[in-house]
Amino acid sequence: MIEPRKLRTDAENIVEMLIKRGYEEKEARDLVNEAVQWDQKRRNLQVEVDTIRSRINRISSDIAVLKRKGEDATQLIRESQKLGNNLKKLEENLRKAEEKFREALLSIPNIPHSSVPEGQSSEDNPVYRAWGKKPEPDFQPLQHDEIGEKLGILDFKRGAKIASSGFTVCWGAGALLERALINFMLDLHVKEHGYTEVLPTFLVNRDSMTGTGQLPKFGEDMYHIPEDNLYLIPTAEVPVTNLHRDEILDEETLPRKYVAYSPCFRREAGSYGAHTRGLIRQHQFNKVELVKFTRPEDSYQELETLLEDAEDVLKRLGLHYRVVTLCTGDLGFSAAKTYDIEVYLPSRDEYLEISSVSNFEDYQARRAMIRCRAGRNKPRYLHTLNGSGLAIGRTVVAILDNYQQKDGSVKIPDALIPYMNGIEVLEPAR
RNA sequence: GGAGAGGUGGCCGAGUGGUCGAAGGCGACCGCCUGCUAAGCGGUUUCCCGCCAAAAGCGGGACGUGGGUUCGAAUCCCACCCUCUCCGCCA
Repeated sequence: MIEPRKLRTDAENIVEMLIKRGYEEKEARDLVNEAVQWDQKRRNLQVEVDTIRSRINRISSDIAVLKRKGEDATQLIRESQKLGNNLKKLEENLRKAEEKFREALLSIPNIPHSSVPEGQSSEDNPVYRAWGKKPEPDFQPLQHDEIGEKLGILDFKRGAKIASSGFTVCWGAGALLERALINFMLDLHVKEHGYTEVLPTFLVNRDSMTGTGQLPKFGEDMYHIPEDNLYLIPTAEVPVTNLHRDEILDEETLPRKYVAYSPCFRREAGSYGAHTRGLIRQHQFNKVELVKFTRPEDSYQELETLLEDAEDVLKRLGLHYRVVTLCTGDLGFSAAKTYDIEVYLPSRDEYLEISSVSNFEDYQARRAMIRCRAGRNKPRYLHTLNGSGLAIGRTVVAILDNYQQKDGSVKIPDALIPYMNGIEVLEPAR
């Protein structure tokens, strides 16, 4: 949610921002005008309602005085009743205007940071930096799903049988590999990067989904349990960011850095295609997520270190990757700035997104009412950031793709060996 | 799931229709006092919205949430949510 005051004073800049994000000029203008108008209306109504209320309050206390003295108050009571009649209608209008205003405000995306490059689509995302070199195997590597099936560690057929397509079962060393990656990443972020481990709930309520921005706009992407009105989380970002919903944190305790493992559930309605084979786009996958709560003035510095913390995982796994800065046209709805980390897949000679690291500034904090305070100063909205550190399924994809050998076996990266119960190589099943 | 109790400020806790945003206490903060610490004394201490460029100031709202009754609701009524205790069930 953007700052309401910016709407009043900076409407033209917001329209320009929307255009940079890829909105048609008319669409952008309408969106902003809608919000501005409801804001005006709501403020006018507020003044009216407050004035009447103020009168009624005064009369009420006069009535109290009369009654205590045992005198007659019918005159005042009648007057107050008359005022109250108008009030109901006005209050109803005010409530409506506020709702419309909020709706309009929620449909305006975050303002990109000044350092975000302009562009139309992912084609225009500049490479921020890269690490490692493209491996050059002397054979044609297989794609991860083929290797996974040959090794007997990934079972797509049975995933579909017991659940539905888009679900996968891991067997034996494959299951162990997922677990090893989760533990490796959690340990790294806790012991070396100073994050506090959180094991959140995997179901959350409506307020939480609204707080981080999944609702109301993206409801159809989530699994919902109507009997209890709970949602399966699409990412640990939701429960972890909402930990501090409606709280005011002492600035002394910032930044707060949390790391959480969770499975992630996404309906992925209508997103099947060439790049979704195997583990790449699943209805359920594991992820280790990093979340930060920071003071406003620190958030961009914290974004850089958050990015570095995520990159460190790939470095230790010895996987070549690059970091791209999302351009204005590709930036997510609530983000002010996002870096994607893309890991290299030799089998396709392509880069695959494995982490997305974002600064939301106060956009989520406003929705979720997460604030901070220095000493006795007034509370202010803090900044939230998050990033995958990393997506486990896609890390398995990258390992199978990069570490496979000519004979069909797959080496385990050195950093993972301590977590693999003595397994150093995945051998094909017989 | 059944029965009962209860949800009030950072915390504890009073308050059952009329200056109650809320007594009292604890904590915190600021002064004073004091070799230091503790104690003591005095004061301060919720948040949201609006008017205003902003501050000050003023007005409105919030006692789990949403409705209702009333001139007036923390207090009465209804629904929902949550917590606790006991029973049942169970990893």
